[in-house]
Amino acid sequence: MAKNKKTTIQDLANYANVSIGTIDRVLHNRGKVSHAKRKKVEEAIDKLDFNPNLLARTLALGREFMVCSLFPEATTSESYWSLPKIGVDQGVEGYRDFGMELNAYEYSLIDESSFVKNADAILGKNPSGVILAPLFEKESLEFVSKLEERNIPYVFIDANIENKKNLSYIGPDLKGSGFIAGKLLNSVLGPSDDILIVNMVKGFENSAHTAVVENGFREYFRLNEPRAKRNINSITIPSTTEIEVNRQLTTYYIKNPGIKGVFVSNSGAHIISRYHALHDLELKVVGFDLVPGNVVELKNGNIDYIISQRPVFQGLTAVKVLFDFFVYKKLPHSIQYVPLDIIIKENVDYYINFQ
Amino acid sequence: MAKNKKTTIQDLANYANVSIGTIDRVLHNRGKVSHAKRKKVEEAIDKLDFNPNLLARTLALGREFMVCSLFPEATTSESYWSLPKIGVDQGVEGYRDFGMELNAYEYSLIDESSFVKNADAILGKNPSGVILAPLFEKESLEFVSKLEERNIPYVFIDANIENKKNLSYIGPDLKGSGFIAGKLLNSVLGPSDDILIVNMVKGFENSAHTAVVENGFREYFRLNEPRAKRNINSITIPSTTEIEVNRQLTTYYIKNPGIKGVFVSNSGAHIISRYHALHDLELKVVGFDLVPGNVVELKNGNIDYIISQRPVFQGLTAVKVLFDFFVYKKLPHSIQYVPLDIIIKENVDYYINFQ
DNA sequence: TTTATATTCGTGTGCCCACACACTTTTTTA
DNA sequence: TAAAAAAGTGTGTGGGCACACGAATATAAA
Repeated sequence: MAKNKKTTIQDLANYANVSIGTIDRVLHNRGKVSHAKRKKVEEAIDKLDFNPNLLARTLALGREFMVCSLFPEATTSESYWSLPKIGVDQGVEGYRDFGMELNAYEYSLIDESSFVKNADAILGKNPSGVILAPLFEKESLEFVSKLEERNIPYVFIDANIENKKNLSYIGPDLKGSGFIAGKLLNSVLGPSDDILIVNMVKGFENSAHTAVVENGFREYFRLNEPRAKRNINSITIPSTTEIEVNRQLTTYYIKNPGIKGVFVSNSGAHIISRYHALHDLELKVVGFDLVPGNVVELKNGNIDYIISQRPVFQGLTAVKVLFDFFVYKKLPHSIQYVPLDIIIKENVDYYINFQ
Repeated sequence: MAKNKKTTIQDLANYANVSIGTIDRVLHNRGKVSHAKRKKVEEAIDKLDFNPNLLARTLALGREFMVCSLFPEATTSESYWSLPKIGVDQGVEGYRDFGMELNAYEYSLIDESSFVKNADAILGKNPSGVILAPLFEKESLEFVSKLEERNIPYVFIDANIENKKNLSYIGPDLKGSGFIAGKLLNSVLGPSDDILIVNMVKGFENSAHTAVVENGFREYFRLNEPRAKRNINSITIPSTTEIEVNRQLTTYYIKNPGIKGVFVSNSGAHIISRYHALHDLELKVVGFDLVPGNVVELKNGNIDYIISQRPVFQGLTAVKVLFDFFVYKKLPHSIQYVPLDIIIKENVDYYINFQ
């Protein structure tokens, strides 16, 4: 199929003995066309395997798609949120000549009002579509209901809110990611080694997410080691600063010397593992995300496994989903779980050098 | 950057007070242009941040890129080689309106002459570019030297031949893949469990490749377990039929009861693991590639780890490399190692459902 | 000065599609 | 049966770029 040099509407017109105007009417259900000619044109479309040239169409229509992104701010290039951004930038760049344009907005994780302010700014821009990381659930719900009112399509990225009319969710299966973390940590521990789950929370983001991850983690052990006598504890540290984290860890480890493995439910594993190295503790560590700090610690051997959720790819995919919707009216799967890559010291370089 | 609605050559012409013809001359170093006007145009290009519209250019040029692929034949949709093909098809489909066309050729792994025949057919087509899986080294060398004579760019996929003038190699780091396999198998074995490396060879393809993989595998143990007292043996089975493989395995296992882990250096791990299940052997298995058979066995728990080398992505990337070279004259990295994904029962579904 | 040769620059057309517009033919209404 | 309305169809232009061509000017040779 599609072997013969692609057919144009002119070819169709010749075949059906009509003008390209009539072809256009049939193709776009515009104006009236006599039954006989319509039949003939449809036959031509079928016989000649016509596929409109997207380039010419784009040029002719001169449409523009403005998409806005709303993500947590990437304080440094080291932080996780710079990665989805890279993906979005790359994606939009690839569709630039197709009329796609990006306006990126950021909100602070320690300030809900910054979310609202930026969401309002986006509404003011009246974009064609929105890519949103809905880490503040309540504010996000308000935002998307306004988007729905205005018929602006939106996709969730990295975090999901269920039962909304988003085009798609592109991101990890949170529960699955915890489950896999459980499997990996278990594989490097003895059967009675105690485990600590560390939930570091930067701001006021929805804590339900970490709870789901933790559930997945615990479920692994429930299903696979039901009679294990180990303890699995968890602490929540409302900070990501090294000083504060270290203080709480010290307190905890002194009281709980049986801990042999740590699962860090966000991208801050390197903070924990640096602490271990500093104090000569031989604990196993599993965490998330290939941020630079984690890469270093993985290579050092202070982190055993990192689970990565293809952040760059998430951004790319979100843009593609919007584009396909704009141009082809294609409805994506409503949930697109990204692969959860298992990264170890030995394969980390392949991941870094690629994207 | 690139914020203001994109500039066109007409904008340049207005700014520089010349006709678009002159703009064209400057842009493409055609014809002569007075020094003053050239300067002015260059200034315009810079000031207005001009980037030619790829769509319009493609339409105007009406160029066509015919690329040919030459891969081992995918006997069934189950076999590994159907995957890179899918990637190539997807990639070409995406560039269809840009004038890209594909002619896919296949050769038999048990018949070098089929390679030569298809290679000749490709040369007869005089393609713009070639994507080649050079599993027959000698024949491939002859083929690419002819391509070089004719100035036809080519990329290697999945397997590499070094020091050739290929645009790029897109595929796994073979040694690294063996190394990682070593790490994974070691992680599920006791320190004195013996290991068997199974090299199944379908036809006459270059056996140097499996040797490199095996080297990587052994190197892991050399570096990380230098004083281990385990045996690491390897056998080569010149067949992939279940009957023959089973026969040789039986012979081997009866004589070597200490074997506790098996590393299969190609995509046939499921054949081995089915044998284990059949005979109630609790051996650990590590293999390559997410072919359907391996997926089933991974989920059954008969295979412990699969290392996947993103075959679909390899195909996609190869097409993209050629396209970027044709259109932007962009030279890719000469070696692009794909990420080596570690697949376990718990994350396999995310990989299958995505591509 | 005339003729030949370079140099410099603009116009027009095509690529493929969408769409506004104008035109012709048929049907309906008075 | 003429006039008005509706139905059916073709033409032309625009969108951004490449390129063939021709026009205009300048310079050199005869």
